[in-house]
This record gives sequence, structure tokens and C-alpha cells, in this order.
Amino acid sequence: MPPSDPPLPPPARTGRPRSVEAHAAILRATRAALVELGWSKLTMGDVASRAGVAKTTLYRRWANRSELVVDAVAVLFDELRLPDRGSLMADVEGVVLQFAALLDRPEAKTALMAVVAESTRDEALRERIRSAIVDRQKRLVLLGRERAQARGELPYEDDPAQAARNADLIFDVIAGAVVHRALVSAEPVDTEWARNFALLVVGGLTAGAETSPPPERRVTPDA
Amino acid sequence: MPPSDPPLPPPARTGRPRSVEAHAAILRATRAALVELGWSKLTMGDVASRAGVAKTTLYRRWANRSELVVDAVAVLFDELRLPDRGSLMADVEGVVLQFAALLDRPEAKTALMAVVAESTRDEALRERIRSAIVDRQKRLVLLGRERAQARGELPYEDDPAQAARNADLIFDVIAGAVVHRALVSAEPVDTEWARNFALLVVGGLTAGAETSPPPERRVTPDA
Amino acid sequence: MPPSDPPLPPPARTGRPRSVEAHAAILRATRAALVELGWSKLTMGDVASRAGVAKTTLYRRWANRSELVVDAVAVLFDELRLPDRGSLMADVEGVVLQFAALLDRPEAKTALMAVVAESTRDEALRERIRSAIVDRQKRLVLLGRERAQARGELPYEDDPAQAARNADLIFDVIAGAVVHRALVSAEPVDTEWARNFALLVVGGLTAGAETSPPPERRVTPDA
Amino acid sequence: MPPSDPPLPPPARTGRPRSVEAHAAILRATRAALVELGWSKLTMGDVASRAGVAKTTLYRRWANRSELVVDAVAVLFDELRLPDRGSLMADVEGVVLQFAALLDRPEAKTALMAVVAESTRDEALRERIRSAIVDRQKRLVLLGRERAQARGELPYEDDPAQAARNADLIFDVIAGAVVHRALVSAEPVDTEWARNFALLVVGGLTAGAETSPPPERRVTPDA
DNA sequence: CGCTAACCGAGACGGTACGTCCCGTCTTTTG
DNA sequence: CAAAAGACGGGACGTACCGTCTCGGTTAGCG
Repeated sequence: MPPSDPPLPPPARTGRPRSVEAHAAILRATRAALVELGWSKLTMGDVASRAGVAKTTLYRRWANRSELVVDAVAVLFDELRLPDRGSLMADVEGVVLQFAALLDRPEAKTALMAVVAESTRDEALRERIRSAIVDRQKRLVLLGRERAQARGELPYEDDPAQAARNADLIFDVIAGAVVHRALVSAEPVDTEWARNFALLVVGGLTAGAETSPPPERRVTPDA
Repeated sequence: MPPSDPPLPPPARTGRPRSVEAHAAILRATRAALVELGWSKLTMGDVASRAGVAKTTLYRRWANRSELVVDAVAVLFDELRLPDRGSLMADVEGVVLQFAALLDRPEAKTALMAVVAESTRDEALRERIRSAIVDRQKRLVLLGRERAQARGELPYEDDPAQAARNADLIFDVIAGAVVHRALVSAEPVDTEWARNFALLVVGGLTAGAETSPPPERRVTPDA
Repeated sequence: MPPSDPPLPPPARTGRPRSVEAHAAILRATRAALVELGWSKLTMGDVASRAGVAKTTLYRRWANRSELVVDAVAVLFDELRLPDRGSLMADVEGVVLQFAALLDRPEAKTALMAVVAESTRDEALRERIRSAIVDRQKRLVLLGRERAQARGELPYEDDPAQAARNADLIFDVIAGAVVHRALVSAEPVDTEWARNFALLVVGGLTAGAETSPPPERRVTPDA
Repeated sequence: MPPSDPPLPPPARTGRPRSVEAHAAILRATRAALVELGWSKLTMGDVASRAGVAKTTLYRRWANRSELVVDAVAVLFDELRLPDRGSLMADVEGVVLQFAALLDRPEAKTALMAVVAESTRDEALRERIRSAIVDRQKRLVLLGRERAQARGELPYEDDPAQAARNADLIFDVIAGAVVHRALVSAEPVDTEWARNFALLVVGGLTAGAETSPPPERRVTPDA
């Protein structure tokens, strides 16, 4: 839904088919509440009244605030794209900046860490985060690797399990570093930082590619 | 920071002094409550009664739950050490595993992301996190770099601002990747992952040293 | 006051209606708490739990403790009756003893002066006391006067404003004396006191009736 | 204050004596707080800080808020006087207006009923009210009766117990009616009301004087 | 003329109750 | 017969005072 959202749809129909407008209105209201109030001051009652809906309707569809918020912000992660910038370095730099831009949006900033924190004690929520958010990000890493392999910047990995592990590692490094810089260190992720970060990661990847097989040869020695 | 901060030197002289036993008991009780209940179910009243203290006493010392929890878990980060394992690779691996072990403790796991989430809307809390947690971790990075430089694994950086930026980058990469792996991806940080991660990072660091300068000449100068 | 007050006629139609059982249970619990604890130790939370009701429910219906207590004790004043004892003297004596018996009940004793004290700073409470308590008592005075007039013990008053003033005066004298004796002097209102009091008042009334017009002729002289 | 109170024997001899300035400042501060805040919002801490005194100092001298307030307002009742106006009627009218003026002062209005209410559950407080307030008022009644007897308006009573009972009755009637009019009915005690009230009471007294002896002859019946 | 006992201010202490805000559930009435 | 409206029992919030308890320090009288 790129462009607009005609804020107030037709008020109601009477009878059954209310559901879909209500659904969208609730998610929209949730994002608006996140922007205005932040996670910790967002309440179900407030979301309901913003959406012009009864609290009952929320609870009929989401078990709790966290699940609602995950769904509400998940759509933001659909907007992430990976335009081909011609090199692995440039692609990494691009994805970093794009992810940083997303984390700069107040609704994402306030919600993301909060639901992750909540998920440390809630298996269902953890699963919902994985499918709604994590997997949406991880596909960019897979796509980037494919492109780099096609360009010859990275070798192909024969063992699919090892390939998956590598992708997971890269994903945690990239996403983790950006999140940590933006939210924990609370410093800006600007183009300079993105370039230095990309330099480090791509350096590690290609150095690793030459010297790769992990157990046999360790990095340091020269000896 | 040699001398400390004289701006608030006489913290009042008169009246009954605050109880240091109460202070310690409260922090202990907070950690216990985090373990048992997790962040979202921890209440000030519960902490107070565990500590055998009135709720008022908590509010006299901490403005809110988040600040209390930051102080309560900060001490955990004091336990982090960086034993010299003989090489940069091994030191990175060691610090990763040590930090992962810390994040595996339930009181840290549930609290860390929560206070970070809260801090996106609370400047004072952000500052408290920085001084109580972030800075405590960052010194390990600085120490590790010094050792690597002494060993000749890493070059010395002449520009102190650039040196600080580099350290910050490394810190965000290491801490971010571990946190993301442990809490967002919710996968174990085991020795294998730690080794692969160290390989990547050290590869990037040393590759960067040889090949670096993105604009004209980057990091290392004359080498 | 036949029709009552239409300014707030449709008290909302939709939503779950307020529970009438809860209403009754709360007033009952309030009286019980007054008996056991007295006014100053009565708490909203205690009343709520006695009534098996949430504190919220109390605050949804009464703005504060005082208004709740007025409503709770108002019903006691509905029990006041004025049986026809055949003479004005006997009727006064009867109403005095009856009112004294009411003031001897612990829930009335502890509550009445307290809410009056509170009302010196609270116009809304003053109005509530007037309609819930004062007016309920005053009708006894009006009834007693009518009977006395029918018996020929008291003259009819032509000027209705003057008649109202007289009734108010009598009311304050009777109610005030009984309250003062019972609560301020803290002495028993027994039949002897009631007889002497009735003698005084009826003497004043009938003396006044013969000699009435205030300014011209003063009472005392004959001397 | 002729007799005074020796019951608390030697208030200790040694050590630093209690500050008399503090004592006066506290009572002054209490009255000021009553005027500004009213009884229910008056707090010990507020009084202490108004008086420039520690809370401890208050509690060293008064057991609770009620006792402090009784002492603070008692002095107001010392100002009541009974100038000889030449007749019983005029004296009653005068005392009524004077007492009404006292009750119109905000510190008296808000405090009087409150401490009486409190005293229904506190014997010590009841006694303190009696000696500090009630007895101070009652002497006016006794004085008024003596004057009326001297003038020949009222007969002398031989039985001292009966005389005391009569004085108590008159006292409760006068004080009760004024208090009730002013605080419960919340209507002004103006000269007209005072005149009508005096007419009634003096009428009752002198009518009673002629027909008086209580036990032998009853008022109404077959006569 | 120094002891020492009781006072003084300040302010932290363990508590209790407050009145508010949300929670998630449960009736109602309306369309 | 779904959905809005809103009352329900419940629980935690953060605040305000309570009355008590250290503190360091002052101010008498006694010895």
C-alpha cells in the first residue's frame, strides 16, 4: 500500500463485512499511537478508540499488545528493498542505510526492542517476530549473497547447512551492528559509519573467502 | 577522567543518612524479581517487599522502574573480564562467549532490551544506560585493541578521533551481533558461532589494515 | 417536589448498565465499616472489599468518601417517624427521643459531624447533605406543626415566608440541641432531658403565640 | 485560667527546656493552615514547616492532629464575652450573635465539627474538648443566668443539681441551635434569627418559671 | 566550667491509603 | 447476530502523609 490511506473509510456497512476495514484501521491506529506515545504508553483502549472500534474487537484478533504491535510494524519491514548497486560493498552500505532509516522512524524505534524484550519470556511472540520481522529482513541477505556470488565477489558454498549458517552470521552481524549503533550506543548511522562498517564486513568476508575453511587454518598467525 | 565530578559536592549533610543496606537489598531484590518474573511482570511494590523496604524508599532513589533495573543489572557488567588469550582472534572469541554467557542469565536477558526500548523516549535513561552499561563494556574493546597493537596484530592509529570511531565501530559490531544472535534470532551463541564470528571480524580488521583506504588513504598510514 | 429533576434525563442508554446489587452492597458495607472502624479509619479500599466490589466501582459512583457516607447514612433518617402522641409536648418529646436514638447508633454518631465538617469546604457535599439528611428531618417538624395547629395548640401563620422561617427555627433548635447534647456535651439524651427540653420549647412556642409580634412587645416583663 | 492542670506532675527538670516560641508559632501556624486548607487538608508536616519547626517537635507535644487543633482553636473561645445588655432577652441575643461570629471564622468553622466527630471514638480527645472549649462557653450561660436572677427575670433554684441540669439544658439549646443553623442548615445567623431565637428561649424559660416544677405537674394533659 | 540530658532542625525510614489508569472480561442495546 | 458502548473485578501505579527513627548540633542546669 504505497501511497495513501484515505483516513476514514465509510463508517460501516451494517451486518457482517466490517472485519477488513476494522483490521486495517486498528493497525494504522497502532502505528499512530506508537508514534505519539511510544510503546510503554500505548494502551489497548487508546488504540481501540483511535480506530473507532471496541476493545472487544481487538482482543478477538490479538492475544495481547505485543502481538498487535508486531503485526502493526511488520509492514514497515516489507518496504525494505535491495537495489543492485553494482558491488558487494555498495550493497552492504545500501542495506545498512536503508535499515537505519527504518530504525529512525519513531514507531519502529520504540517498538522493536520492546517486543524483543517481551519475547524473551513468550515463545509464541518469539515465533511471531521471527516470521513477521526477522525473515523479512533475512531475505535481503540471501539476495545480496546471490548477487555477490553472481558477480564473482563471493564463492559458492557447497554445503547448504554451512551456507545457511553463514547467511545467519552475516545477518546477525549487519542487523545487530545497526541496531546496536542506533539504539544502544544511540549514535547516528550515517554514510561514513556505513562505509566503514561495509569495509570491515566485506573485508572479513573476502578475507574469509580466501582463507576460508574455518577449523584448519586460523587467521592470525602468519607464523 | 581523573578527578571526578565536583558539581554536586555536598550531597546534603543534615538529616538521617540514606541506608546503604537498603540500597544493596533493593538491587538484590530487583535482580531476583527479574529472574522470577521477568521485566514486564516486575513491580515496584514487589521489589520493595522482597527487599523488606517501603515503596517510598525506592522512589526516593530511582525515578522509575527502568532506572532501578539499569542499576540492578549494571553490576553484572562489572564481572566481564578480558583474559589475555594470546591472540586477537582468541580474545575476540573469548569476549563473545563471555558476553553471551552474561546474556544467558535471565535477569540480563529480560532487562537489557527492555530498558533500551524505554530509553528511546527517555534521554536521562539513555545516559544512565551509557554510563552504567555501555561504557563498562566498551573498555574491553579498548583493552583488546591495545593488546593487539602491542602484539603487532593491529597498527597504531595516530588520529585519536579516528581511533575512537574505530573502537566504537568494533564495539557495535561485536556487542550488536551477539545481542542480535541471542535475543532477536534467538539462536545459541556457541563456540562454533563465536569462532566464525571472530574469523569474520578479525579478517575484516586485518584486511582493512592492508587494503583499506576508501577515499585516498585510510587507516594505517605509512605501513 | 413531585417531578424531580430533568436536567440529566437520558443517563446514557448504551453499554452495560450499572449493577444495582453492587450499589446496595456498597452502602451496606459502608455502614458496617462505620460501625466497626468509625469515620476516620474507614477507607474506600476496605469498603470495596467488604462489598465484594472493585474500588473503581466506588469511584465511578461517588466522587469521594464523604458523599458515599452521606448516602450510606441517609437511609437511617428515612426511619424517623412522628407517631401522633396526642399533644405538642408529647410529640416534641417523642421526636427528640427518636432522633437521640438515631444518634446513638455508631454509624450515625461517627459519620454525621464528620460530613458536616467536611461540608464547610465543599458546596456539592453541603447540597447532598441537605437533600439526603436535613430535608428528611425537617418534614417531621412540618408535620408536627400541622398537627398542633389542627389541635389548636398553635395558631396558623398567614405569611408563608414567616411560617417557613418559624419551622426552620424550630428545626434548628430541636435538632441542634439534641446533637449538641449527644455529641458535644457527650451526655445522654434520656427521657428526663427530653421532657425538660420539650417543656422549654413548647413553653417558648406557646408564650410566643400569645405575645407574638416580635418587635412591639418583648417577652420578659410583666415586671 | 484559675485552676489549671497539675495532673502531669514535674515535667522533668533537667535538660534543655521546651521552646515557648515554638509552642506559640505552632498554634499560630495551625490556625493559619486551618484557614487556608481546612481541617481535612491540614497536615502535620505542613504545620511544622509553617512554624519553622521539625515534625518531631509537634509530636513531642501533641499526640495527634486533633489535639493540636483543639488547642489551636481553644484560644478563640477565650475571646467570647457577655457584656450586660440590660435584659435576659438582650443577653441571649448578644451571646448568640457573638457565638455566630466566632463560627463564621474559617478556622473555627472547619475545625469544630471535625474534632467533635473525631471525639466520638476518642475519650481523651473528648475530655480535651470539654475543658478547652465546652467549659469556656458554658461559663457564659452561668454568668447570664446569675444576671437574670439578679434582675429578677429568673427565679433562684434551690437544688444545685437541678440548677446545673438547667444550665446544661440552656447551654445545649443555645449552642446547639447556633451551630446547627450555621453549619448544618448552612443559613446565616443574623439579627433577625437571633431575635426570634431569643424570643423563643426566653419565652420558654419564663413560661417554665411560672409553671415549672417538673415532676409534680405535667404540662398538657387534663388540665 | 565542663557534663549531660533533653531539646532542636532535618530528613530518611517502614507503612497505609489515596485516586487514577489499564487490564481483560462481561453484559447490555443497537443496526 | 456482530459490534459499540461501557461497567465490571482486579492490580499496579506514583504520591502524600503518617508517626518513628537516626543524625549532627544546641542549650540549659548541676555538679
